[in-house]
Amino acid sequence: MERGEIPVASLPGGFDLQSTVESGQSYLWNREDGRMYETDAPYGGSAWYWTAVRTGDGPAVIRTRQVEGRLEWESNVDATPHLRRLLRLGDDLAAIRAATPDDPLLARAYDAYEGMRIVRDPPFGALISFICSAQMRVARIHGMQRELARAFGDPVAFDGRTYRAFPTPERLAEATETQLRDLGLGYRAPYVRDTAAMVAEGEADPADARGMAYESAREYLTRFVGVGQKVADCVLLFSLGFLQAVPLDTWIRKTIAEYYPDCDRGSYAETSRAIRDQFGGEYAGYAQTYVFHYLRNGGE
DNA sequence: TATCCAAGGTAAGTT
DNA sequence: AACTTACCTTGGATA
Repeated sequence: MERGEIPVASLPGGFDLQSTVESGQSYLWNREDGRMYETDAPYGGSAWYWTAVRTGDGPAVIRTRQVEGRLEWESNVDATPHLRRLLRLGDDLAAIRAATPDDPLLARAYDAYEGMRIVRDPPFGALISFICSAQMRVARIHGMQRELARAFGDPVAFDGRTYRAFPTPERLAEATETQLRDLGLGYRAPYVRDTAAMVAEGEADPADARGMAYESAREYLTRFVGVGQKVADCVLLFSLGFLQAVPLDTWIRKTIAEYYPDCDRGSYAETSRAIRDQFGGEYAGYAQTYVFHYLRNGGE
């Protein structure tokens, strides 16, 4: 086993592991104590989390926890570059906040979760996660991804235990609708299966959206079954690095109605542009994510 | 204990 | 293009 640590206290804007991986951005991280997304779970501030990454030599497990200003990790590979990528440790959070409009709601949200960063999930896992997110609670979305990994994920031996990586498109494409429904996916089962088949057969790849202009990229992703504009925005923001994307979910729609009624332009595309401008454009997705997490946890 | 309801929406069918 | 409606499942709220 390899071990190491990354100093994070000195990163501009700081870092907070728990709010980063338990704020509804990623469903591909797990708490070792099994209490991911349980609102009554003890905070502690230093819970161990793990995820699996794909490397040239097959899947590897990365386990990490934050102890004060350090991110400690254990893995079967050198986890440092993976953690920097997955948790966007290179983002200048201070500059991002400085570039966001002076707005009382945004200020309260940023203050409440200082150090929260946008994640950079692997594209396929992000795509499937957010297909599953339709009409679903955060804790259950996470539970579904855990079930998918348990049923169809490749085993990864690490530290005397067997972990399961998130399934490959090929393995998931082999699943039957019934099998997926038995995992509790409901009507999302055929969406997941058909999208996995599209990726497995090379018909399309979510990663291909990376080089496109933002709105073209969003349009491209809607070709996957079960992906509309909202899910596409989530994949763009939480996986493909489009920090200007503002997914219009129920929470942000409520926020628009209450705080920014002028931004409601009827259609998704127009309302999206309006709230993106309201949130400062380039890093509007950061603002959205802070507001989402803040309001969902009872802030107002 | 039984019933109702909403949860980070999308696809398919109408106007 | 904009507007309806159906869709699985389940934990939590309400009666």
